[in-house]
Amino acid sequence: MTIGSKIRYHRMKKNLTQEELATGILSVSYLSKIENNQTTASTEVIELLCSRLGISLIQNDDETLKKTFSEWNRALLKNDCKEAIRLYEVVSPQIIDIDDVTLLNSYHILMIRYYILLKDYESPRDSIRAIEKGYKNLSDKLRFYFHKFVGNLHYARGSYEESNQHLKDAEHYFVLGSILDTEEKADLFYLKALTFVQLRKHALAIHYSEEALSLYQSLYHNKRCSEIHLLLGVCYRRIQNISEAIIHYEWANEISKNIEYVVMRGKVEQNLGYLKSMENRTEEAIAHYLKSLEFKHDDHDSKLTTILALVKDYFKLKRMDEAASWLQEGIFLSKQQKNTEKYYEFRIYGYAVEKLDEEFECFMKDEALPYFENTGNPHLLAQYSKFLGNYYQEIRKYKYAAHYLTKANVAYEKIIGL
DNA sequence: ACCCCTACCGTCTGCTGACA
DNA sequence: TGTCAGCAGACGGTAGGGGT
Repeated sequence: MTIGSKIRYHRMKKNLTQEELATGILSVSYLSKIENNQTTASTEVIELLCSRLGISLIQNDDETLKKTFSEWNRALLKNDCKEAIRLYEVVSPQIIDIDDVTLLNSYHILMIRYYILLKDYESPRDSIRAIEKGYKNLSDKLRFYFHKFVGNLHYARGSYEESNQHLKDAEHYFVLGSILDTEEKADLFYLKALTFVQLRKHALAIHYSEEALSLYQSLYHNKRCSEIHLLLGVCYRRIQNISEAIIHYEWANEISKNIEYVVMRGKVEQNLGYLKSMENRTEEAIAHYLKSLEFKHDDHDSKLTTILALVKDYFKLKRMDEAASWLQEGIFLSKQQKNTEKYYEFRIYGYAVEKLDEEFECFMKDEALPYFENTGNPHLLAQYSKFLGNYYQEIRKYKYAAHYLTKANVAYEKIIGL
């Protein structure tokens, strides 16, 4: 940005007319010439104008900014929140002085990822709109980053179909943009794997997980390797390949032990518990869940998942005292964390442990199931519609039973994409 | 009416080279 | 070395025109 344009920008920002800015320093006509870059004013005049506008004379160096963007991108790629915030604070004050469209687009694109890191999924809307307007002028490289981050955003919001579409475009522009960075490729494949897991496309999820894993192994990125092993474990478990699932859980466990990745150790134990529970080895499942809790002192949401699993398995074993005790803790914690979904699940098991009666029916019909339906969670809707259907079957109310079992069936069909 | 731009002309200032 | 003319560029003033 030339000094004339900079002066005009700041004058208009301060709502000053040329006359107001010029008075006592120079003539209006001469100011007009300066702003239109038709003349080069003396340093003294420029200093006086800048001082009245309260801005610095220092010109921005686009190359320096480009370098800072690159560092910022790296911090965002590595999920280094502290460094990303520090670099945002370096970059953002300079952004108003940028007139280079590519740099501005880079900034908007990086802002999408920055907001994702801050778990703010609403603010990127404006940046996305701004980029979409000038999409046809974006380079292939910038298109790659745009689609990757928007895919990432949709994933974080739980819109997996949209995420998949953008990640597909990102993969296309990754090739066209000739991007050589291995970590970028690994990150893209990992994101694709995560999305395919959510879409229950397990063959594709396994393919992209393995690609990402081999890239991260070459980068010695152990933390991510353990996360991918866990993901592969989940995929194999879902396609009933239990032995392969266990191999990957063990790898995830081994790596996380070595690098003291406590959160991952909790997740691995949780998944091993789930696996054992599936095989009806309930006692072993409980042992894994209890171990999982040892690693989850601070992660309350994850703790709720484990406590719920414990309640279910104690209930399965008819050990009602233990189930009730964990239930109490689960209800307290879910209320405290304002986790409505888990709260409803605990309430359902509360009735199951105490007594399934008319009050339970009302709670299911009027509160729990409509909530799962409204939040668009087909898994919980299917699971608990079946739960209610089975209950009606037990008490020989077959018409109601048929209604809720059909509801469960519809939800299951939605899950498997029929 | 107000703001801004532009063209044109005049003044001022600093630099350079010629000359006494 | 001092002086002076010539020149370029910075800057000011005015007028006219366009846009809102």
